[in-house]
Amino acid sequence: MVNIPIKAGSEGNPLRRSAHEVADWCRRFESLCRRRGIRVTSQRLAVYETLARDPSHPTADALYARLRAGMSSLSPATVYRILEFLEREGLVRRVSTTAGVGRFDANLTRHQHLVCRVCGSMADFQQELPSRLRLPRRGTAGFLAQEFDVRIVGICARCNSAVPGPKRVKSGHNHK
Amino acid sequence: MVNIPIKAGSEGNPLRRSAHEVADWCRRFESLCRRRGIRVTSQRLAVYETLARDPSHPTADALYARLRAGMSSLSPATVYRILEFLEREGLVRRVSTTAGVGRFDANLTRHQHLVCRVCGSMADFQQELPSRLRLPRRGTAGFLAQEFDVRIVGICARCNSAVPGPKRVKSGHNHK
DNA sequence: ATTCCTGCAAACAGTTTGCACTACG
DNA sequence: CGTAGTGCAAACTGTTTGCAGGAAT
Repeated sequence: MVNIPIKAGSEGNPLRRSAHEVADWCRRFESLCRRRGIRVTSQRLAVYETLARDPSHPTADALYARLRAGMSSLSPATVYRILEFLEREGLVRRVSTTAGVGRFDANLTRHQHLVCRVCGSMADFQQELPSRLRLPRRGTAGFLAQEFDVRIVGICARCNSAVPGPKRVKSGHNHK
Repeated sequence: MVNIPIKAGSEGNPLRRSAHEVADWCRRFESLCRRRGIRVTSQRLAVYETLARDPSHPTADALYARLRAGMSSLSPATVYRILEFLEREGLVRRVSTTAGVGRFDANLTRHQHLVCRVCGSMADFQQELPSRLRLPRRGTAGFLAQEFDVRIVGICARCNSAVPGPKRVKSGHNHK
């Protein structure tokens, strides 16, 4: 069990990003597309906005399902293509998982993830991290470090309180 | 760019785990199976040993390909089933990736990963990490942290030196 | 001898691709 | 109007599952 000092995470409702922040990001997204000469289509705006709104790190499929409600003609291929495009343009991040599904994040600020090993949910949190990284010579010579990706794996509040009996979970489950 | 003090990583050839260590792990694996009343089959031994030998965090498919050379009747389904079983028994770890393929690791000691964003290679390294972790109340209340999973993403020595021109890569590529 | 495990083949999920049509700029 | 982007369907990869035969205890 690990335990390092961590400062308070991002504020507000973890289920929905603030409308103000989302609007901001969308504006930035649109202007960046125009600046780069990239066509601004309704599909791109919709995919980006839906992802920006949702801090749960949804899968492409989940986004597609939500989007389809408003755009019945939307195809899954388009969603995948747009997400790949957004990632290539650096507007969206593909987050790391152990499951075989891609999950996405529109939050580009430096942050880490809290991952529940029971239900698979992921929440953002902010952590004090040293600003520079030195690698050992041995075995890693020449490796150029660019990004620091941290996941804290454990059990979320909901799953922990859902465990039957008086005792709380202390170690791993049989989870998929 | 991040930069924290890191101590020297695991010694020796990063392409092959020491025979002594592998033999040790295999012995431990077999005795643990017997203790738990789990059948020791040639397939299980072979899958475990092949993974233990290989510190490159291979995919199930890569393991299957290697194993098939010696066991022509082996089926991919068996490899997947055995890996799932090994993971459930806590003898193997599924490592986190952003690609949609499962990669495995028989090294259970606390360590982190160096991930090359160009070629996708993963190398182990040892890092000084604080031994305990305190979470912020805000937004993460009730989360029970169990594991600390760190990936350093960047460009490995081989890919960095393969870049044409006098300048070395400083930021992301167009990589798949 | 019994039960667990494996091989085979088929099913499946997530994702990518080719091609004709649409619409942004 | 030209080209980049979309929709559709089919292909594809990685993984899981059902079932009958085989091997470990």
